[in-house]
Amino acid sequence: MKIDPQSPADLSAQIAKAIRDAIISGALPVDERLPSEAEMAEQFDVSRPTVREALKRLAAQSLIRTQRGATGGAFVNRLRFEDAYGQQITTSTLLLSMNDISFATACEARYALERACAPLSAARRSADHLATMRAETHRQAQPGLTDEAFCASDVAFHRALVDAAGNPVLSYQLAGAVEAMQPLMNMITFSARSREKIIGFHTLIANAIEARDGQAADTHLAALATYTQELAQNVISERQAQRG
Amino acid sequence: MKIDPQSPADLSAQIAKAIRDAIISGALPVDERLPSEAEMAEQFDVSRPTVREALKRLAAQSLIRTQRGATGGAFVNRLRFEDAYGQQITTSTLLLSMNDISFATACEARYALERACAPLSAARRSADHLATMRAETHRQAQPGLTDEAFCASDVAFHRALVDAAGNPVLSYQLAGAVEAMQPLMNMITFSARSREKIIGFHTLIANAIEARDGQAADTHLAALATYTQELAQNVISERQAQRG
DNA sequence: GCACAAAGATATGTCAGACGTTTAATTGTC
DNA sequence: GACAATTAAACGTCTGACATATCTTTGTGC
Repeated sequence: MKIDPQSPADLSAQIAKAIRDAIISGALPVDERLPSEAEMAEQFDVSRPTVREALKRLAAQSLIRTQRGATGGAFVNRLRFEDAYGQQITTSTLLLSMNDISFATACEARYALERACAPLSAARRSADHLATMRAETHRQAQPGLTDEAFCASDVAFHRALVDAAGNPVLSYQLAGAVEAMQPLMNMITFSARSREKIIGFHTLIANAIEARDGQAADTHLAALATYTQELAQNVISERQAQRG
Repeated sequence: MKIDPQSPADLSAQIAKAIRDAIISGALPVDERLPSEAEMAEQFDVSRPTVREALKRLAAQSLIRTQRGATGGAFVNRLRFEDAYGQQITTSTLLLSMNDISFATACEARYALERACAPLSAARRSADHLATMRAETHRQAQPGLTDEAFCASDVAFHRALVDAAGNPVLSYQLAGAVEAMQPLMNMITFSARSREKIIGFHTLIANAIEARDGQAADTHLAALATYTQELAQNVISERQAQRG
C-alpha cells in the first residue's frame, strides 16, 4: 500500500485508492480494523486531516465504517445489497437527469431489463410478492390519489415483480433502472383513463405471475411498455402544441 | 440547506447530505460553483476541515469536482456514464465477493440481463460493434492465452454485444453485471475443450447479430449460459472431490 | 469475593490558525 | 498594444489542540 509523494496534490485521493485497492483485492478482509488515523498518517507520511479526507471518501462508498472510543477505528465494511441500492438509485437518477437521456431510451432500458426478470418471477414468486402486487394495484385504483402517489405505487408494484425473481443481483440492478424512472414518470400527468389502462396491465401481469405463466407476464409487460411510451409521446406532443 | 447543530457527530456527513440533496433536487445545477470552503464553514458554522471532509465525500461519488486557483472552487459535476461505470463495477464486484452470492445466482442475473439486450443489439448493431465481437472471438482462439486474458477477452466480447444495443442506460446497467462476473469466471480453469465450445457459442452469437436475428442471438446466449453453469458446476464438484 | 463506581487510555470528531501552491485577473512597463 | 510582474483568491496540506465516546482497569464498599 504505497502512495506517490512526488505528486503533491490529491494525496487523500491516492491514499483512498490504495486502501480501496487493498479491500477489492481481498488483502483487507471484511471487519478488519485499519490502523488508527495517527498511525496511517505516519505510515503515509501525511497529516491526520489528509488521512481523514481519504477515509471519508471510502465511507461515502460504504467501504468502511468508523467507530469512536477506545476499541474504535475504521473497519472494512461488509457492503450489503440494501446499502448499495441507495447509491445505485442516486447515481442512476443523476445520470438520467444530467445527460439528456430521452424518455424513450430510459423506458426501453427499464422494460427490457424488467422483462428479463418476468420468467424467473413467474416461476419463483412467493405468496407475499403476489400479495404486494395485488395491494399496490388496488391502491392505484383509489380516487383522489395524486400523480406522485400513483407513480410511487407503480414503482412498488414493479419492485415486487422484480424481487419475486428471488435473485438479489437482479433486484440490485433493477432497483436503479426502475426507481430512477420515477422522476421522469412524475412529469407525466395521468388521466383517469390512462390510470385505468395501466391498472389493467398490472392486473394482467399479476394474473400471469399468479398462474406462473412467464410467457404471458412478458407479453403484458411488453404491452405496458408500449403504452407507457405512447403516453409520454402524447404528453410531449401536447406541450409542443401549447408552445406553438 | 440546513444541518442539525444539535447532533454533534457526523457533521461532515450531514453537510454532504444537504449538498447532495440540493444537487439531486436540481437546486444546484450542473457546473454551478459552490461557495468557497471558508464561506461554507461560516454558513454551516463549522470549521473548514469539516467542510472539506464533506466535499471529499461528494467528490468520491463524482458529484462535484474541485479546481484550484483564483476562480477555483467546487463545482457541481455532470455525472457522465463513463464515470459511473467504474463505480458501478467496483460496487458490483464487492457485492458479489462479500455476500456469499453463488456463481449460479450471479450467472443467472448476468445472462438474464444480457439476453434482454440481444434483440436490440441485433436490430441496431453497427459494423464496428460486430468487428469487435469478431476480433475478440478470434483472440480467444489464440494458443497460449492465459485464463485471465481469455476471461478479459470474454468480457470485451459481451460488452461489445451489450453496447451494440445503442442504449447507454442498458450499457451502464450491464457493465456491473458483466464485469463483476470476471473475478468469478477467473476462478474457473478453462480447458482447451471448453474454450473451443465457448468460442463456438460466440461465433454463433456474432453470426446472429450480423444477420440481425435477435431470436437466434437469444437462443445461443441461453445455450452459453447453460454451458457456463455446467462448467462451473464441474469445477466445484472436482474441488469437492479433491477435498474428500 | 463480588458488584459497582471512578479513573485512565485510546481513538475518532472537531476546531483554530498557518503556510504553500495554483490560477486568473490586474497592474505596470516598454 | 503586447508582454511581464504583481496581486488576490481559493484549494491543498500541516501542526497542535481540545472535546467526546467507549472500553479497560483500578479502586472502593458491602
